[in-house]
Amino acid sequence: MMIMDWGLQAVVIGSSSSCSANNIEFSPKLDFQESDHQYLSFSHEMKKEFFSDELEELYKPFYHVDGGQNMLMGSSISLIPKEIIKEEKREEEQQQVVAPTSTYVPKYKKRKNEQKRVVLQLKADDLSSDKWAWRKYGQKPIKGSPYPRSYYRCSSSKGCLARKQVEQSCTENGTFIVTYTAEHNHSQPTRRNSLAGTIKSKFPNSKNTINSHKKSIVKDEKISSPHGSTSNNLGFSPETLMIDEFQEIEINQENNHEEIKNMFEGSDENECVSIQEMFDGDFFAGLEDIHDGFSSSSFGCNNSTFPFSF
DNA sequence: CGACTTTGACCTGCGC
DNA sequence: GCGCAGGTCAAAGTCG
Repeated sequence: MMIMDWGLQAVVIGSSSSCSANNIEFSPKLDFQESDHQYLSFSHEMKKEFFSDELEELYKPFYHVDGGQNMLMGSSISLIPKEIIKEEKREEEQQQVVAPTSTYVPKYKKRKNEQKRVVLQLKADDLSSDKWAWRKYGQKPIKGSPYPRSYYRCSSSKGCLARKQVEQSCTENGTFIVTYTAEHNHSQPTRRNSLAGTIKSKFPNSKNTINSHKKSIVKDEKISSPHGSTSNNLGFSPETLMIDEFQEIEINQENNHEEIKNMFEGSDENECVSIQEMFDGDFFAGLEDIHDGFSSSSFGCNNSTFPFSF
């Protein structure tokens, strides 16, 4: 069994750009849909302790009483800033509005914070590419963050709407926040991105460090691994996790099932975070080689070399 | 030559 | 209505 060693998760729907500044962390499923059979739910105890009623209301649409089939999917847990809560509530309200019958298609789509997205926080050592082919299409400095945010779109299929944003966490050195938006409308590519365009002579002073860095990363991206299992190979047993809005709990992969269970003792089986199926998608298919890919890469991530490509 | 990154300009949503 | 900030476009340049 492969053991993943990356940080935490949280499904974020309609998160704002302030995510990084507020330590929001991740949630690893691209194809999370309301039609999924298992949803988020929260225990009474944890609700009392960590969650406001407001948040509970917000997540109700995603709750599902499933008899206690729960899954812990990470090595640390995320938080949900209050701004996000507001955004989600707004989205919920908007979703209740009847869609216009007009056929007008705006050039720019709905603002991203109104879309479902998956936020993933990875340590530098854990950061690696997935198997999807991403093409960078923009980079913007983000207010409140010393690090820019890079924008990637799926380059495997022309019509694919999948997007990915990468930025370095300003609160935790060596931690990167990856946000996935929309879903892939195709199967995983068998080939990775090419190396073309990864090196530019525009930065004479940093060329060697940055570009060699990029090269090594992209090179590692090309390391292929078989399309393996797509779910739950993270080394954790099913579990229920709750977290304070502003509290982060680090759970190392060394934590065994019992330890984790003890942390959240008292949870109602019928109201647990049930995310096992949430992570059953293709998203994780590309993560199996994180360790292999990084153990062999020269990914000495630091602030001076960010942004980077992968 | 195709695929990619970079980067300034542009568009849109949102708060005041 | 205005200005800010985030997200996207597209031209230019790079690389295999």
